[in-house]
Amino acid sequence: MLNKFADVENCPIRNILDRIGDKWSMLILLLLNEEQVMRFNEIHKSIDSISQKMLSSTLKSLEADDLVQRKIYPEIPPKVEYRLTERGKSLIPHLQSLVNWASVNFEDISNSRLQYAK
Amino acid sequence: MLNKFADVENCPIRNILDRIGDKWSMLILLLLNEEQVMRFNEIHKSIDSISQKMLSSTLKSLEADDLVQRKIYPEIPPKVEYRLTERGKSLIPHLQSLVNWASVNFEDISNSRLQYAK
DNA sequence: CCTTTAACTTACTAAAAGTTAGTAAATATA
DNA sequence: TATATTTACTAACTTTTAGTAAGTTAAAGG
Repeated sequence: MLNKFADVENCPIRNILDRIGDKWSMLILLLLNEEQVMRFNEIHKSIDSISQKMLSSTLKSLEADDLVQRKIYPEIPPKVEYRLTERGKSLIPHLQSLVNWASVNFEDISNSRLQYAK
Repeated sequence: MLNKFADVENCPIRNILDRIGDKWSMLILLLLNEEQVMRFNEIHKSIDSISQKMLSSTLKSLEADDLVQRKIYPEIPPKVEYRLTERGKSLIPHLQSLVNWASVNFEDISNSRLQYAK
């Protein structure tokens, strides 16, 4: 009955969650929401634990989903600006609702984990 | 500035998202929300693409976070019931808000991906 | 005493994700 | 002349995650 939810190809939830739920996408979306416009290296400095490769490939997949817009200036050295699209902005409140839940419950969940480990 | 968000240990969002965002947790939480109480094999039948191993380990981690409660009946053959805890229930609306966004935007995002691939 | 059943667990394999280091390209500056 | 700048891409490698298949447990029924 819920089998279709487990089918990555055709399930909206799985499909979107595979994107949002990866290691960096949500972080980048929230960061772009705060900063409005950022260049590659600015993002890299803000999230210094991300590698160039992962930042580059995450931005690319966010661009493919039209959640992030990429604006290239034909200069050398390269200049590329990233910002949220309207679709990207429409996702933000849902992410923030999750973030909020996470913040509120973080300590209790940490305690539960410690308790469980015993 | 947002570096702390990238630190898995201490960041509430990363910490929770690492759990929710895995391959099966969200699906199981939503399923349990619909069905209220389920046994191991019932969940397994509902999500037939999950392996026993993944179901078992996902349920265990949801239990560790006290999102799911596990009730063991000391019988042979074994009987174990799973249901959402209050904390688990409190997460559901946030997940559903994401699910809803995903459903609404699924087709457009699929189209964007196709467009981008060209 | 052998099979059945539910809920796992373990050992192994495969696939996905992430890391690190190196490369490119035009110009401005030391 | 050499070097830094900026945004990537690529290749080689390591780590993490997921999946498969077989084994475990323990009581009851035939």
